[in-house]
Amino acid sequence: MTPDLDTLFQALADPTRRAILERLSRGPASVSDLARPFDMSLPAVVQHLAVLEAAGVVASEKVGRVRTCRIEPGGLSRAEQWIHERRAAWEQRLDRLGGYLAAHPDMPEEPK
Amino acid sequence: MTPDLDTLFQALADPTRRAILERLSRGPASVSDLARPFDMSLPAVVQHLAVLEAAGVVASEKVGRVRTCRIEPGGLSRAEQWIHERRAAWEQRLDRLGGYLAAHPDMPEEPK
DNA sequence: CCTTCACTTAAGTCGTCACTTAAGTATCAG
DNA sequence: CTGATACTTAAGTGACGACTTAAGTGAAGG
Repeated sequence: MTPDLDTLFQALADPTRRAILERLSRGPASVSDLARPFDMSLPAVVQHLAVLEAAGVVASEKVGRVRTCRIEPGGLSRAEQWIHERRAAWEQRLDRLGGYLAAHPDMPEEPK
Repeated sequence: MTPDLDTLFQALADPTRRAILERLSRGPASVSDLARPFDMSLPAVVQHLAVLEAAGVVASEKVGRVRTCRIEPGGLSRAEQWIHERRAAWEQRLDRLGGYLAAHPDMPEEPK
């Protein structure tokens, strides 16, 4: 059940959620620990955590009455990979174009 | 006026917009060219393009009555960089933890 | 037991997002 | 000039997202 890119990018498109990820990348934390820095209610933070879990970037486990959250390693790799592929594709294309223009110095624009 | 990560990730969190980027990574195209493959009205596609422009990942220029859109190189780099930094941070942390556990084989959990 | 603590569930509000249709405004072709 | 083309502007709708408050559940501590 690897989540789709929609869910993944959507999860990253919020500053609170990115801040949570940054906090978690320095080690696991409880829900209240994660909520403390933010100026919002605890349920709100829990909802953000749910989004991050649905996106497959964090995992959590409840022991006693405290839920501990940690990074899900590799959860971001699909996003990273998509971006990398796109960038590779058009950089390669620009390189080809650059070479073409270098070889035919007085062409007006974009070859067919 | 580099756009923030919110805008950038938000722009990527939609399949139509990612499809437009994939199309554009194979070369520039007019608005109608971009709209053709999609089962939605032209104004809708134009709105998606506006989001992509605001996010700094595409640029467009109008000549006569046709607007030609192209990739804005480097527009994705901020997103790519953020993901990369986070991944680096927690992988490094996991490595340290792994080393620690290897050196002290019978520790219960997570060092303080 | 009886609180307190750490969440969890539920419900509701308000704004934003992804569309739509309808009616413009410039080109450009004949 | 006339009409078709290629958008552009405007306005509206329905769903979803980011919160809120209020009330519940279940483990721990005294």
